Amino acid sequence: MNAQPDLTRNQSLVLDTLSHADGPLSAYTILDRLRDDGFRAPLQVYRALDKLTELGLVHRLESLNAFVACIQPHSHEAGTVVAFAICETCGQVDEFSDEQVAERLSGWAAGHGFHPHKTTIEIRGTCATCSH
Amino acid sequence: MNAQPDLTRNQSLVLDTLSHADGPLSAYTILDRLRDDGFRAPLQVYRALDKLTELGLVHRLESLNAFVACIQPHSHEAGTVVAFAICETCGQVDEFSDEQVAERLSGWAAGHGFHPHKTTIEIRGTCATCSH
DNA sequence: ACTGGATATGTAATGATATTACGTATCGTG
DNA sequence: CACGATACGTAATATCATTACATATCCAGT
Repeated sequence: MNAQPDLTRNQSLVLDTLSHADGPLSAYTILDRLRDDGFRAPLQVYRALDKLTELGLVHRLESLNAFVACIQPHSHEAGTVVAFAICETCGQVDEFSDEQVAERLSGWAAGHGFHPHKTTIEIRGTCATCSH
Repeated sequence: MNAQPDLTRNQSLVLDTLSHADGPLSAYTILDRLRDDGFRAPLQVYRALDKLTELGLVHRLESLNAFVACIQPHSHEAGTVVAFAICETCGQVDEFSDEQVAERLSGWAAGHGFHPHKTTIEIRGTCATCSH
């Protein structure tokens, strides 16, 4: 289902775990879920996550110290800014991107001689469902 | 200099430490700098930071697990969105806010029934000085 | 095929960040 | 001055991430 031709076994296992989860997972949670597949140490998870992040298949949520599978592998073109709405009640995460936000931020950067490498946008709050 | 009338001793010490630092500090770095003032445990720092953050005097940088003094105590009105440009070379942090970015994000939220609680925007990159 | 470099892996130990639990002190207000 | 709210002190523990070192695998160039 999530078979990515050029991923290693470890990377595939981690990506599958994230893809089948219904919310963000911490590295150690991923580790626990992969014990039966031979995972024994955090580094195995972190290394896979590093690669998957680099490939744009996984995002790290900085405010949660957790990881999610990218909804759609829109390769991490420089300048692509993704935002996340994180529900603090149910843990659901909604990924979206907004062209105008990206432009305003890169406009600020250009105006200040700042060269962006990676941009994080995370909105913590309560989702529609949890607000009933 | 940073005398805030209604702050406790611990809170003042932590705020002063952050104000006089030339970049973000981790909680444990703050702890080390306050050993001589009687600080002995992380919790003393974290409690002060919690309060200062609540008062809008300090910001937490999620992508760094570190804290900075707010450039200008613009009390944390709901809806106030602050962004940070973080230089990965020298560690300098630039705080700014952009009305249009705030509007676009709250527009997305409104359109999805999402109720924002706190918004994080952090741009990691290289500052003008470090790009020489 | 053989070699050498780049990449991926296995494992243990350690470092860095943050919270829980529990008890005490201080402050303001009725 | 009794009470609740808030702040503080300390220890233990939980959670997240990296360093160090040894081994294995893949693949291009000869």
